[in-house]
Amino acid sequence: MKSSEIRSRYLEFFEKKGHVIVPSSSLIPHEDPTLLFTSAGMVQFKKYWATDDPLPYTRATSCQKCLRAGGKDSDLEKIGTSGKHHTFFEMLGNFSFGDYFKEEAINWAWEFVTQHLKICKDRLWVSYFHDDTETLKFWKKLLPESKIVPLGKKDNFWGPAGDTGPCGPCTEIYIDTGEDPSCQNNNCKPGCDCNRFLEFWNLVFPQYNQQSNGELLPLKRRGVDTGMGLERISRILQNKDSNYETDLFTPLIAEIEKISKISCNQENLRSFRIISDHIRAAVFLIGDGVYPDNEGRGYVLRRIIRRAHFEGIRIGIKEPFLTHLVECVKGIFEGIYKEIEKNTSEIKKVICEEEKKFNVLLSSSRKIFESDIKKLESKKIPGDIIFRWYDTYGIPRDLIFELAQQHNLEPDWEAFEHYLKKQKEMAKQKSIFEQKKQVIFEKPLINETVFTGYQETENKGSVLALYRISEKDLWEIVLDTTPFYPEKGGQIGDRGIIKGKDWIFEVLDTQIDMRGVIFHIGRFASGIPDKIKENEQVTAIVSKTHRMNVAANHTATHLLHYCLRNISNNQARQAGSYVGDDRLRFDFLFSGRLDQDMIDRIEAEINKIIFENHKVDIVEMDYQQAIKSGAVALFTEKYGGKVRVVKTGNFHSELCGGIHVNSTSEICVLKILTFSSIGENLKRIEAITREYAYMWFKRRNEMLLQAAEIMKTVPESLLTSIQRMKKHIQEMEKKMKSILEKSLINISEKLDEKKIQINNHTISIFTGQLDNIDLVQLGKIADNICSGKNSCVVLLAGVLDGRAVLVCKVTPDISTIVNASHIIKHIAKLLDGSGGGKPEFAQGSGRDITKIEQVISQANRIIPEIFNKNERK
RNA sequence: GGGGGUAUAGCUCAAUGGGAGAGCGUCCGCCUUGCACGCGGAAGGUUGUCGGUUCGAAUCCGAUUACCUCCA
Repeated sequence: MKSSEIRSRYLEFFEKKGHVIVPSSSLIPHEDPTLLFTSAGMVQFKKYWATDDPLPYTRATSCQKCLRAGGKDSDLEKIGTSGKHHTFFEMLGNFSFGDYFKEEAINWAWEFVTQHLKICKDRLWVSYFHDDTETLKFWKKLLPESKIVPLGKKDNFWGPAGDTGPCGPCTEIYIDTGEDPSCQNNNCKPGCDCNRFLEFWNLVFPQYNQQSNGELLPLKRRGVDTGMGLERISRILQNKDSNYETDLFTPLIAEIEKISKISCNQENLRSFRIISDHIRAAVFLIGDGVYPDNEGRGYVLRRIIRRAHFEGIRIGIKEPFLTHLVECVKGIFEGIYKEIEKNTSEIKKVICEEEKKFNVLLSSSRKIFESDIKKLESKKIPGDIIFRWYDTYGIPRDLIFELAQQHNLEPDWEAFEHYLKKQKEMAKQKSIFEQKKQVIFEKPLINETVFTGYQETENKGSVLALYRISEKDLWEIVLDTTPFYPEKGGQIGDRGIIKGKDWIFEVLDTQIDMRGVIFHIGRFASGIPDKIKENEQVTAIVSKTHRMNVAANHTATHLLHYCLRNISNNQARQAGSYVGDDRLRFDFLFSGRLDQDMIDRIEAEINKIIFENHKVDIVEMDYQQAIKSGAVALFTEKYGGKVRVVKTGNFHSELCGGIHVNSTSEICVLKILTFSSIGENLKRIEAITREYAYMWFKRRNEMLLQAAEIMKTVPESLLTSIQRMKKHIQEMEKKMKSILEKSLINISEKLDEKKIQINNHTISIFTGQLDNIDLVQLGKIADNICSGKNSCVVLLAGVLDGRAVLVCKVTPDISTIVNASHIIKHIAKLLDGSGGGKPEFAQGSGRDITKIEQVISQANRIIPEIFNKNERK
């Protein structure tokens, strides 16, 4: 049976049992910041078990895109060696929220597997949580007790996801794939470590709500959460030995064989598996709006692409090739996931760029490796060096392994692992230590703060918690309701004040945490923190000017995005943005070149829209409706609830949770300050608006006026004046040069020349005092005196800005005998100062200018003395 | 969020605490029928930003911003 048929049969089966077919949610769990990726089918339904709110349905079924890579449930390392793990996979599931429970779930699962998929009952086994006699009872009606295996908490009890929350027993269905020859266990059954029994369907029964003290209370809406990996069930029905031999992978394997021109065999199996697994993950991640980055989700994507690319190199592919597999992935999922079909060209581009970037890293890695191994004293590469390569430069382990082999060197992996472990521990410890917040008081069970800031900038609320960040001398206040917008979506947090009975708190920043609690960070402007009381009624007032500036920059960011897309023929794509009160920054993907002309056009267009004074309206609607109406969305999906759509005039709308102006004219004016390239195909624009733009123009104008005044002209003719002056300076410099040359002859004539004897060498010594000449010039004069001469020492001193300055030059032929640095050190000491330099050239300075004359006139006596002193040592 | 690293001319990078450089590119000139090459010359720098140590900082220290990378 084809995988696509399994997928649709499953959904149809549960639809007939009264379930609503819910489309897969995005791989990015937008509503759950505790999760890096959607790692199971239940992620989008999680909230339904915990809430009292009415639900849109109580039975659901889905085929969910999942990713397990990075974070706590990462399968990344297992890929390749195991034939049953994947980073990206599809999970078929049926769910009950306070509706049916164990009996129906078990019976339906059995019905589907045995009657619809027609898997022979004799090959099936199940396991259950040993305390869960209820489950045992239902299974006993379906298959002999000898094939129902009790297992412990580790295998058959699920959750909670964190320390608290929904959890419950589960039961799993296995298939007997035939005896594993390596298995030594006479009593082999599910739970055995060997490969005989393959678990393919997990039925979880969330029925408890775990409290922080470990107590299990009954869950409000107990229910059912099942998950069956599409890849595994396909493998079973297609009668294959691994998931990679199913129709979900074979087209990919074939395509890789075509590109690499080698066939997949036992030896290179791992590489083929990694590539075919990772390309699927990469395609779906980018399809859901993730871009390669050096942190978070983007970092996981980067690692996936790079690992796959490296395996490609391993099997002899030299050019970026992953990008050519995108079409193949698209073909496998034809008609099922629209986001890949819609974004195919973008996905190809991103993958190709990342491959190229990685190639650059690989070649620089080779250079670092080559230069570092030159310093090695033995065949063994110490662990700290390997760790530095890996940690600092990002040289992949596999590459180190191969390069070492090529150079017949032996890396000390054991020591390397030690360093890696140390880093992991450090990261963990520090992030726990991070909570340096001191709790002054805190009401138990703080929930999501009510945010009123879309409607008003001032409201009353009560104080729920107070924290102190002693390190920075800052405080944090939590209210039950607040108009302060917390930093998110690139927009910085609001500023303002909170007024209590006897105190005023200045809010410098506003942040939000995973729970949705909003923190007002700042310091007390008046009154002492002791006066603040739990539940005290306060007034929270957002700074209107700050808010206005931020709002202007945020709306301006949307306009910039809109204009960029217009001018680039829809090619530019937002990659990141920062919206502050003083400036805005916009990063976007664009492969062409940015030139001044284009920037001018964008700037002009935005200002035109500002001056035309279009209304900015904010409407709430559901996601599908918003997309249909043509709104720009940066993330592909958000299940349920309403989204906020910001409409500018009748030409642009965009999903956004941020704060905006009421009409474009409130932006006043926008000035683009910089545009630059910050990576391959990644560009950045920085701009300012409102008073900051005004101040900028004002300062520019002042500078222009000042410059004109200095040039004794008016701004209009400044350019010609400068050009004339530049020409004039060039001519002057030429003249200066010839005059300087002549005067140098005069200077050297004015200098004292004396002959001294050191170590049987006759040395000419030139001394002189030249005031008000800086060190650079003194050096040049000394150069000129020495040029063409041998056995020559020049010592120049002078007064500059009330200090004595010294320069000493020694010709190379005698610099081993007479060291300029030593001379300066000695002389500078006499002038109550210090100095030094190289044997041929040194400089210094001193405080005592009265002794300059004496030191200079006696140099012919002092210098041989220094030398003799050194000689005696 | 934490660790390591990097930031110098338009680009790629040098410079034991002591006078800011090379290669490529740009501009001008020469050579050549023309192009590529070649030869000669020139322009181009607040050494990311701010502070500290020092007689003296691109270099050392601290802070900050950006990027690279590893861990979470």
